[in-house]
Amino acid sequence: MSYDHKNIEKKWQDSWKESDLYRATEDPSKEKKFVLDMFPYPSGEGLHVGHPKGYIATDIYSRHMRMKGYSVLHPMGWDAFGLPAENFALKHKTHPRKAVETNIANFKAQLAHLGFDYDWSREINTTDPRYYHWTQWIFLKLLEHKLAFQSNEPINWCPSCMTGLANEDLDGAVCERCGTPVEKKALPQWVLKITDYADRMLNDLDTLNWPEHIKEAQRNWIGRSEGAEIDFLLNFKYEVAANNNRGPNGERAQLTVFTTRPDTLYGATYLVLAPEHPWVQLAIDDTHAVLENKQEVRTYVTSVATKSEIERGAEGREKTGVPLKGVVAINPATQEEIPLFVADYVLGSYGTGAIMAVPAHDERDYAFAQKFKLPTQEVVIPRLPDASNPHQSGKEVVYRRATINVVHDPKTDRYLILRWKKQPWITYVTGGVEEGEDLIESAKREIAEETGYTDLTFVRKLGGDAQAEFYAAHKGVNRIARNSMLLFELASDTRIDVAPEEAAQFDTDWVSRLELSSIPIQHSEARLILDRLDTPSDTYTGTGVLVHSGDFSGRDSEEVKWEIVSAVGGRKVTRYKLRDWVFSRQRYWGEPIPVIHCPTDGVVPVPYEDLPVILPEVESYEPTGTGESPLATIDEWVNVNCPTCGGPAKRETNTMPQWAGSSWYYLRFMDPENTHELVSGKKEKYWAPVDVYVGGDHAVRHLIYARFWHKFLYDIGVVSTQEPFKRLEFLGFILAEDGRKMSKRLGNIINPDDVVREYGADAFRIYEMFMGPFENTTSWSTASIKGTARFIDRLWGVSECVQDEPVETLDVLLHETVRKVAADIETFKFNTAVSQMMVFLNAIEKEKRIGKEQWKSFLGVLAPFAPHVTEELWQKLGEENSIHLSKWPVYDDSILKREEATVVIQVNGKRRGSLSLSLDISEADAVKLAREIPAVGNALDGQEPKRTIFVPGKIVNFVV
RNA sequence: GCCGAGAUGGCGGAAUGGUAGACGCCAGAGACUUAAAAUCUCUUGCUGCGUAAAAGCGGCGUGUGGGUUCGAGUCCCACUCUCGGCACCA
Repeated sequence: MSYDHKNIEKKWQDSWKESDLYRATEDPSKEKKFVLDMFPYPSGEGLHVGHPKGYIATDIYSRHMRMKGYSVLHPMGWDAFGLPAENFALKHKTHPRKAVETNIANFKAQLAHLGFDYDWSREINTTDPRYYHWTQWIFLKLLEHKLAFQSNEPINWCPSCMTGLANEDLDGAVCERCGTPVEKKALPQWVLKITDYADRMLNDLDTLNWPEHIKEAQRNWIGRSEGAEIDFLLNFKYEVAANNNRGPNGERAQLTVFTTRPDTLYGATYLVLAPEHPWVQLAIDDTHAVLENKQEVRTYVTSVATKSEIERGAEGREKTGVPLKGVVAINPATQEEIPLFVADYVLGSYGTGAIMAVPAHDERDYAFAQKFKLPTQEVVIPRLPDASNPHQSGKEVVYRRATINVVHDPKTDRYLILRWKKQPWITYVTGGVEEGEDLIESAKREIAEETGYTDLTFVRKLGGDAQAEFYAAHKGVNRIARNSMLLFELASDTRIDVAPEEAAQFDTDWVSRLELSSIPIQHSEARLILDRLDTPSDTYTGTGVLVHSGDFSGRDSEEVKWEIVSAVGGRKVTRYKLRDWVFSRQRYWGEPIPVIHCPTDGVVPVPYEDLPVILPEVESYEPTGTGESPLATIDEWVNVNCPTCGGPAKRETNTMPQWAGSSWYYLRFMDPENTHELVSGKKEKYWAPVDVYVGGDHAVRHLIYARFWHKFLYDIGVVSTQEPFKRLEFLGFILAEDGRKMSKRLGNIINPDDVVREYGADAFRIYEMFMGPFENTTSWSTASIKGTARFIDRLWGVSECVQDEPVETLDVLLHETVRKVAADIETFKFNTAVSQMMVFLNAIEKEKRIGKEQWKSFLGVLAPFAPHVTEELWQKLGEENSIHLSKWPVYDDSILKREEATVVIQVNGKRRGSLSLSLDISEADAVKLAREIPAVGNALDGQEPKRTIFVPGKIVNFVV
C-alpha cells in the first residue's frame, strides 16, 4: 500500500497540537537551546515556497536538539506594524488591524500544513498593546538615559509614503519601499543616539559566530575611520571682515578639516566646504562684506539645497562648486596660501563638513582640480621593494634618478621593449637623469642611443614617480631608484645607427598591449605602468614614501602620519558613517511615541504606570502629507493633562518606525505573558542568548537596530548578555523556476499549499533542504521534488522488510549515517545529510531487509526532516510515545573504525589501480602488493621507482 | 570604484591535499501494462582504440594563465566573469 500523505500528515499535526508536544519549559535540569526564525511580516500575499526554507531548517535543528536532550525554545510571532500593512489596508479599504488579523490567520494556516514544532502558546504580535507596552517602555528608558532626543534637522522625506525615513530605509537616494527619490525636509523628529554604541557594535562583531559577509556589511555601515582634525588659519582680504571673524579672545579665524590622510598635508592645495557648513551659512547671511562673491555663493548653496539627492547623483559625479573669494587659508605645513571652495561633493554631515583637498592623491579632489584648473602637488610615491632581490644589510645605499620610457607606435599599436642578451630580462628603455637635467630631453636622448628611434612625441607622464628598492649585485650596493614613467609616441620610423656596444646588449622588439601584460617585465613598476596606461587619472591613492614634504620627505607615509598631525597642532579623532536613528514616522500604523508636550514643562514622558499608550481607533488613518501624523487630528486623544503640572498638554502624535517592535521581540518569547516586566530576569537568564538565529535579508538594518537596543538593555540591567544572537545562519533565497524572483507581477509564484497537497509536507521539507547548500540561492524545480517524494514512498515501501535480527552488513553505514546526519544538522549542511540518508535507504533496498533496532535508529535520524512519515512508521512498530520525544540514536565509534581500506595505487600521480589493504599493513608489504598489479607493472615499464610515497589507508605512489 | 562570496557534467550539487562528479533531477534502453501514468532494472563527464555486441586498454577534464607538491577542484600569485553589500564618508 502506498503512502497516503494527505491523511497521515493531517492526523499527526492534529495529534501533536492536542498533546502539546512542543511546549517549551524552563527545565533547570536541562541545557537549553533557543532557536529563532526572523519572524515574518504577514503580508497580504501569503507565503510562497521561499518563505518556509528557513523555518524548515530551524524546525529540523530544534527537533534534533530536543532529541539530544535539550530544553528547546522554538517560537513564532508576527511583525505587523508599519507601512506595508497600512498601505495594504488603504488599498483594500479596510482597517490595518483587520488586515493584519486576516493575514496572520492566513499565514498561520499555511504554516500549519508544514508540521512545524513551534510552541504556539508563546505567539506574539507586535501590534498587540500587551506587546507594544514594552516597546514603549524601552523608548521611555532610552529617553531617561538621554539616548532619545528631539531634533529639527532636515531628514529624508519620502513624498510617496509621506513620512520621514532613517538612513537605513534608503536604497541609495530613493525610498527602499517604493523607489521614490527622497527629499530633505526639516521636521521635529525623535532621534535615537545609536552612534553612542557604534564602537561597541563594531568591536563585538568579532565575538559573533555570524557569516563573514554580514559582519563585513555591518562594519561598512558603521564605517569607523581613524583620522585627524587639522586647523587651517584664514586670511581675509578685508580687515573689517577679518576682525569680524575673530573669536572672543581675538584669536584668528580658522577652519577645521577632517582627514584620514594627514600624511598628504603637504599636498593640500585648496580647501572645500560643504554647502551646509555653518561657516558658509554665516558668510552668506552675514550683513558684513566677508566675501567678494557672496551672491554667487548664495546662488550655489540655494541650488544645491533644492536639488534632491538623486539629482546630485544623476549628474554623473560631475563636480560642481564655487570659489570663496576674498579669503584664503594657510596650509599649516607649507605656510602657503591656498584658496577655498564650496562644493557639494563634500558632505555636511560627515567629519567637520570641510576637507583639505589633495588632488594628487584623491580621485574626487583630482576631478575637481581638473575642472577648476587648480594646482596639484605630489607628496606620496609608491615604494616598490623588489622581493626577489631585497636590500642587504650593511651595504651602502645609493640613490638614483631615472626614467622608464614607454614608447608606443600608434600605426601598429605596439610597444617598444628590450630583450637583453646576457641577462634573462625584458625591460622598457630606461635611463639615468642627472641633477638639473630635463626629464623628457634625457629620455629622448636615451631612446635614441639605445634603439635608434629619434622621432618621438612626448604624450604624458604615467602618473607620479615611484621608488624602486633593490640590491644591485653587480655594484654591491643597495639602490633606491626614483623613477618617472614617461609615455612617448613614435611620430615616424626615422632611425639612426645604434652604437655597437649598445646593440650587443639587447635586441629591440615591438609587442602588443596584450603581450605586454603577459610577458615578465623586469621593472618593479611593470604592474603600475600597465594600470596607468589604461587610466587617464594620475592620482595615486596608496601609501608610500613622502616627497616634497619638508623634513618628512623620504619617510614612510604611514609611519609619519601622526607626527605630521602633532607638528601642525592637529588632533587624532574617530569618525563614523553611521548616523543617529531617525525614529519618528508621520503615519498611523505604529506604536505611539509615549511622550506629552506641555507648554510649561516641555517634553514630559508618559508615566510608566500609564503604559501602554494605546493607538486610538480612527475613521480615517490616511497620511496627511503635511509632516503631521494622522493622530494629530484626533482631538480627544491628543489633548491630555500634563502628568507633571496637570495643565492642558498634547500627546506626541508621531509613531515609531516598523523596526521598533522587531528590535527586541526575541526577548518577549522568553516570557510572553509577563504583565509587569518586559521579561523576568530568571527566564532571561535561562534562555538568553538566542543560540541560532536564521533568516535572510536584513543584513544591516534589523540586525543593527536589535544589537543597539540589546546593548542598551544590557546597560540598564534588563538582559544578561552583550549580544542578542550568538550564531546567525543566513539563508539563500529560492527563485522561481525561470530563475527570476518570485513575484505576483511575473505570475511565477509557487504556493507551498499546492506543493504539499501534491507531494506531502515531508517531501516538501526534504526537497527544500536537499536543493543545495543552505546559504545558496537556487531556483525551484518541480521536477526535482519528485525525487524526494519518491524517497518517502520508497521509505514507506521498505518498512515491509523490517525483521527482528539485525542485518550486520548495514551496521557500518548506519552508524556512519547517524554520525554524519547529526554533524550536518549542527553545521546547517542539510543537503548532505539528506544525501546520506538516501544512500542508506538505497542500501536497505539492496539488502531487502533491516533489523528492527537498526530501522528505529534510521527513523530517528530522519524524524527531524520528515516528522510525519517517521511518526507513523514509529507507531507501526508498536511504540507508544512520539518519535519526537525519543532519544537521538547513538552511534558506536568502534564500528566505524574500519580494519581495511581501499588504497589507491598511483604511478607518477596517475591512478593505476587500487587494493583493499589492512590499515596496519607495513609499507614494504603494501608496496610489494602494489607492484604485483599488472597495470602498475606496465606503467613502471621496467623502471625502478626513484621514490615511493605510502600513506596508510590512502595511497601508494611510485615516482619514476 | 571599494568590500564580501562564488565559478565542478544537460541541471541542482558532492568531495579532511590522496579513486573528481556522491546523492538527486533530466535523458536513453529494457521490464510490467491492451495502452498510458506510476513503479522496477540497467546506462549516462568528454573522447580515442577495441568489439558483432560486450569485456578490455588509453587520453582529456573542476572559469583562464602561472606556481608549490610525489600528488591540486582543494594551497599560493595574477586575471576573467557572476552574485551580494556599500558607494562623493575625504
